[in-house]
Amino acid sequence: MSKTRITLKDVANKVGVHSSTVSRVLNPETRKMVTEEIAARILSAAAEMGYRPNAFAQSLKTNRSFTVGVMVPDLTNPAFAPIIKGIDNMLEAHGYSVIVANTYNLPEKQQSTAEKFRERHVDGLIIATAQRKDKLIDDCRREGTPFVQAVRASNDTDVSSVLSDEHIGGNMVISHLAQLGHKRIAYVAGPQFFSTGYERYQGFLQGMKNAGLKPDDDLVVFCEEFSEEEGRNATSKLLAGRKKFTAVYAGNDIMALGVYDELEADGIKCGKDISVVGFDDMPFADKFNPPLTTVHTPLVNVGSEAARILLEKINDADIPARTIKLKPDLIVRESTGRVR
Amino acid sequence: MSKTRITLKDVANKVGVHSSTVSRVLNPETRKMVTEEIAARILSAAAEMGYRPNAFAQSLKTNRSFTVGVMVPDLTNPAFAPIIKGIDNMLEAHGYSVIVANTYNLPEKQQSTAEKFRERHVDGLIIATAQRKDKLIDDCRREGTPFVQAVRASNDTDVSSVLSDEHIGGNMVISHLAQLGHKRIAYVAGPQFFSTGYERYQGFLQGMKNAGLKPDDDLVVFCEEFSEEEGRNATSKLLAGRKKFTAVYAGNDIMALGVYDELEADGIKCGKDISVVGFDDMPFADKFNPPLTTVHTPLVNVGSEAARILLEKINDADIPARTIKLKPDLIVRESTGRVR
DNA sequence: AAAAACTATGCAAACGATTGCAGAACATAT
DNA sequence: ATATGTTCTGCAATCGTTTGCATAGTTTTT
Repeated sequence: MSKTRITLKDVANKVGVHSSTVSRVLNPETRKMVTEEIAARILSAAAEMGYRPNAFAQSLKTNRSFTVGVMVPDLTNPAFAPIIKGIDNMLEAHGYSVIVANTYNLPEKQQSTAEKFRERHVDGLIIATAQRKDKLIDDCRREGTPFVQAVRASNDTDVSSVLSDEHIGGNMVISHLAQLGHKRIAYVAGPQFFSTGYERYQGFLQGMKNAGLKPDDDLVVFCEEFSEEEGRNATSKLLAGRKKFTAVYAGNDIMALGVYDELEADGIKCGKDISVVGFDDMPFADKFNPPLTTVHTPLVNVGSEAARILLEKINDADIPARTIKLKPDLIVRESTGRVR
Repeated sequence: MSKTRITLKDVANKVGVHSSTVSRVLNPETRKMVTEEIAARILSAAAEMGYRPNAFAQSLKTNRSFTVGVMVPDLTNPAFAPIIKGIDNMLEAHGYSVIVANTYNLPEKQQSTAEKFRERHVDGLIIATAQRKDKLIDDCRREGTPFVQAVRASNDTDVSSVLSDEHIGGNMVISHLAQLGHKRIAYVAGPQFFSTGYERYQGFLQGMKNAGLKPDDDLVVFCEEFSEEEGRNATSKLLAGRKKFTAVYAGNDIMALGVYDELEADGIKCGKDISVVGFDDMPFADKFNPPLTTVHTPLVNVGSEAARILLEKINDADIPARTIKLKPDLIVRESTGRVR
């Protein structure tokens, strides 16, 4: 059925002009080069015949694919879906398609998908998987590939990224807890090789300072990954220690869920006996038991801003790197309460 | 820095052969055509120079893009992330890239992304947005585009799809509820223009029959979309009616969440006073308050099976359509209990 | 009215691969 | 030794665009 696709030449023949003329008409940039009347005839013929440009031929010639690659650790992690949505919305509006790949936090997977993206000649990359020191970032810089980091950033200075302001977040959390009378606040830290893990921890430290509280090293435990399980382990360590605490602040919502579990298993009521706060405000955080007090990161905006910056970079390679920190909000729900 | 890309000709020159020879060596299918020794030299030269095929040139010539388009209603809906993950894993292993697009359940958006996919010459489509009567499906069939439907299916018979067996699911739910002594079971139905909405409703009806119960039309309310809000509205209608019920079965987990809200707002304890069950077992359904009894659909498998079938179809256009129904499981949690 | 300056269109060469065909080189059969 | 058959490799066309250049046609200038 779907006979051969219509090409430039086909519509050229029909109208009785050369294919290059058709090409010029169809490209807004060069439309004005050709007579109004011919242009009109070409346009209507193209529409009538249902002409669709062949993206390969175009890309081959122009060396632009109007495609960007997005790397996330795991599509299934609810925090990343909104980011991709933001990216997709923005890019789509500009005629780009996005190719998503999961790296599962595996460096070799990251490497191989970078390779795949290169083969497909993506015009740029959005990277949500960067570690604080990351080979991929080095490579991209060396090769001059346009890219921007989202949510997580490497330590490099002159690269673009859009992040949540983790320090502000930390401050808000601690001041909220302090206001409720909490002094002995435990911190369940995410992996320190991710900027999110590191910066949030720094934010916690600074928040404590600002609140006039002294962080207690015995009440800080570092996790190897942002997972429920690590959240549980950390909590059981905390519980096993002899230091008392009235609140625990987790590196992200998923870990907070692990905290819930372990506390619950110990017969401790979250939000009553011990306050718990997370970070991210992932979808459905308001449905947990109890609804989780957390720092809302505007994830969709992180995605769309990252996309916007990438577009700028793609269209003008000389544009200077830029890093945007989006203001987070504290969302108070029932997992935090006055200290008893 | 990233000087000009290495082409076939470059490595041909280096080795002192013609580019076509290099092409043959690099393609496993034609490798045997050329002398071992030359092949070896070409291979090592290619590796050394870091040759990467230009996907556009390849696609232009072969008319295969090794790309597939995936349509979902909303990436942000937690039920779809696992599906995409399954698709991606399977396809990636076969050298394909996936382009994802959200249609937000808007027919015109669906249409335009189909257009976009056509332009990009995707080799096939996975459609998770189909309505029971769907123009897109008609179009694809007419054009002979390889595609498979995932989760939702149109009414058409000879098209491939991979679904959850909604009837079995319904049976399990009702028999579980019946066993707990529930007789007056309300049903909050999803949109009937989606197969999921329709089939699940049929499954409910059949489940009731099998359990020897009589469904009460006054206890069935149809929703316009699978949303929390619709779940709330439906519940308030149910509550307003004079018919009593001891359990409510919702068309999916998200709607069940709406049921929770409204019941709660009425001072009714879910799982105690009234049992509620959902469908899908979306991520974190076990974290809700109370943890939700629901039908677990193997979403990742839905994705990977859909991808597998699509690959078959792409590689052999004559392969007959196939529809797979995956067995769901009932996951009993705390939102259901013995009738009081 | 001829020269100069534009305009609008066509021509043809790319882009980087794949692939049918042809011919060279060599092996085998007669 | 000739005819025949096999391998192997190169040639060149092709996929569908884009785009610099040439040219025919038109307008402006003098």
